[in-house]
Amino acid sequence: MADAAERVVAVLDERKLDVLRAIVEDYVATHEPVGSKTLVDRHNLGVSPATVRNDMAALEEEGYITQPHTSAGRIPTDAGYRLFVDKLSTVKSLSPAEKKAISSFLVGAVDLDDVVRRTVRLLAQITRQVAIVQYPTLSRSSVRHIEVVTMTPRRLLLVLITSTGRVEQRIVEAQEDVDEQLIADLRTRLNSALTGQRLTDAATSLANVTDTFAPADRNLVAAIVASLLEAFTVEGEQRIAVGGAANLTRYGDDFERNVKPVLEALEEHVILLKLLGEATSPQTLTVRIGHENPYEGLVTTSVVATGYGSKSEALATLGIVGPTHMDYPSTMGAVRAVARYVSQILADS
Amino acid sequence: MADAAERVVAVLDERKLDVLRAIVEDYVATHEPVGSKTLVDRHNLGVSPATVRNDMAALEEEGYITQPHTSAGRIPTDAGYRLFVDKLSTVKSLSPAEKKAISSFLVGAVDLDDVVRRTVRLLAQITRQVAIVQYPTLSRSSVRHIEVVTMTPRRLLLVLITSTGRVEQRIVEAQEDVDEQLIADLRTRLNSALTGQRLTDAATSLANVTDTFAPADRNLVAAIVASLLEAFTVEGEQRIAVGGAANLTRYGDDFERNVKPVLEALEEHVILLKLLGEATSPQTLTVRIGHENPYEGLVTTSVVATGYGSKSEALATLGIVGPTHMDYPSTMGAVRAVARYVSQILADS
DNA sequence: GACTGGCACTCGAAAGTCCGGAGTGCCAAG
DNA sequence: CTTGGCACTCCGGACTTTCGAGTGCCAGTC
Repeated sequence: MADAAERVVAVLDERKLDVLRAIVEDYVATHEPVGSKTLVDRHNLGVSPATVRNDMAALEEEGYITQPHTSAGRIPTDAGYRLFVDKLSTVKSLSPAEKKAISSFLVGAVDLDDVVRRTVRLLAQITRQVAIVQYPTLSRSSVRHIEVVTMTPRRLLLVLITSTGRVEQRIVEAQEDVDEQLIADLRTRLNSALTGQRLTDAATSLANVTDTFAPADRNLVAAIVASLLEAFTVEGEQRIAVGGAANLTRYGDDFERNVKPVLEALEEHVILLKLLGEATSPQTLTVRIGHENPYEGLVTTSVVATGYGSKSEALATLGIVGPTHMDYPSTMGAVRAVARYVSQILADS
Repeated sequence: MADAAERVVAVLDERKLDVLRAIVEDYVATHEPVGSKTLVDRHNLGVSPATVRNDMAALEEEGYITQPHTSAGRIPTDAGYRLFVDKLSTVKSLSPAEKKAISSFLVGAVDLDDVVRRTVRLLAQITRQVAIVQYPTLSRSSVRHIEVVTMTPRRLLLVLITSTGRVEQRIVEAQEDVDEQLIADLRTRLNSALTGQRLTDAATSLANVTDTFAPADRNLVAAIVASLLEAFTVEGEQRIAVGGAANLTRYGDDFERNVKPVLEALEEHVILLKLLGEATSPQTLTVRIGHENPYEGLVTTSVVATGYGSKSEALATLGIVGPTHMDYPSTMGAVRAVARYVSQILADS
């Protein structure tokens, strides 16, 4: 990585990088191929168009920009954006107005779900992109409370409340009518055995609980335990909230290529989880540009993501999806700011 | 209503209605204006194009069809679709394959949320439209259990479990550290006072509970009660699940007019609730065509909705949103079938 | 050697033109 | 009332033309 960067600097001098930066900024602003003339007009590069043309030729040679067709301006390639994000830009901090919007947006959230929903909305609004927020993962949280409720004589509802305020529910069907006394007993034992444990550890503790019951009741208890186990495992359910899909309409007109795949991906939460990737610390932003995405449909799309949660370890990931020709500095700033703010909110819990 | 229908029959004879039906069916299939010649070719109307032309002129006069421009075929107006839906079509029942898909789709749902999510997916899949499912409303369900959990010494989590299996959560901040004993006490009293009551009635019962506590504790109890009350009220949160947005890509190419407003509406759950309208019985389908929608952006869009829940009273509403030129008989059949099936699933609870 | 002005060339986008055909309305005859 | 005939309309597609932004290259200058 540092190696490649060195090579870049070796091959492309400072001014060529300036030119690339200018091209990216211009193209992001106008969405139109940018030519040498307009470039020197808009940015004061202090050289003539001819010189810029030479630089452009070099940049194209290196694969950072390309021409849609002969006799048209240049547009950045994915590699060009990559270089821009890595070396040529600094994350832009938010305007006071945006900061204010963030801090006022989340007040009055009634529960964790509400926090997540509001966050999605907020993120979509200030980035003007499609926002994705993963619900805090279970694995790192601990058991706060377990409730067992009889819905009908044969149907039980398990409710698991975690330290992060997340609530998981499971329905369990019994083979025969269940005894209320047994349920009360089970509720007590489960809570005393598991409360305060991390979900990962709780799984092992669960096994012991079963053994303390009379053989006659084992069947039912086993079913309940199995269901709880499922609720404990992270795989079971990685929930995700999505918002701002209407921003897709600003993608441009190549509907079939740009919009459809994104909409399809948004329905597939498994894909979204892959897109967001591993939760990083809120300090580190992950940017995936075009073909770097682990999903073929999104070659015209970039993802900006980061983790949120406590300082030391990330609880989950949030981010945005947008066209590769997005305004990276601003978007990255917004994503980072929102992640930090949500982390703070959750830390207060 | 019956009056208007009478008038229609009076003014337009049987064959003209046949022509209208043919036009609608053709236009839905091809999405292209349909002319007299193609009409007699495709449907065997037994008359000449010239005759059909006369009928078309009459239909246009009455406002059921229109010409995009002179020397083009006709397309149905909203009124035309209305007449078609009301008088000229019968709801189509599903193919065996689709029926099978429905019944297999919902097996293995782990909780109410899961049922709703799966339903949305299913509905979107078989109608190939955007599906909307409202979570069962609280008002008609009753209190199954109330749990009070201390998250931190000053932060409480209330969990309300209803008879429909829905779980509501609320976070309450206390002014000072709360006493565990008080919480336990409160938990017991709340449950004994409210369990089994309908949410609407429970609200009144709540008031009495407060009075049974020592004045010193009233502050906290009042805060909790207020939060519960909020959870009881229907207004508080009408949740909605949406799916199949990718189907919007089949809307045609007039992006700005057809797709954007729909995407925007999908983000606004308040609007969606209005679109779905009052929950009807699963027997009754509500169809809103174009301008009949209570939302200006959706003039090119129709909504097909119905209630689901027990036979006697609907719990909530589900439906689809699609272009006005949709296949109404099939769509209506699908919506009805899914609503019935979900009702059945929930009735087993 | 790097930069610049000049110049011929390319090629897409927009505008203009043309034409065929689907569709219409109207009318007179069956 | 229905129908065949007929003149008319007008959209859509194909084709052509024009315009201009942009390029690459080269020779000259600092």
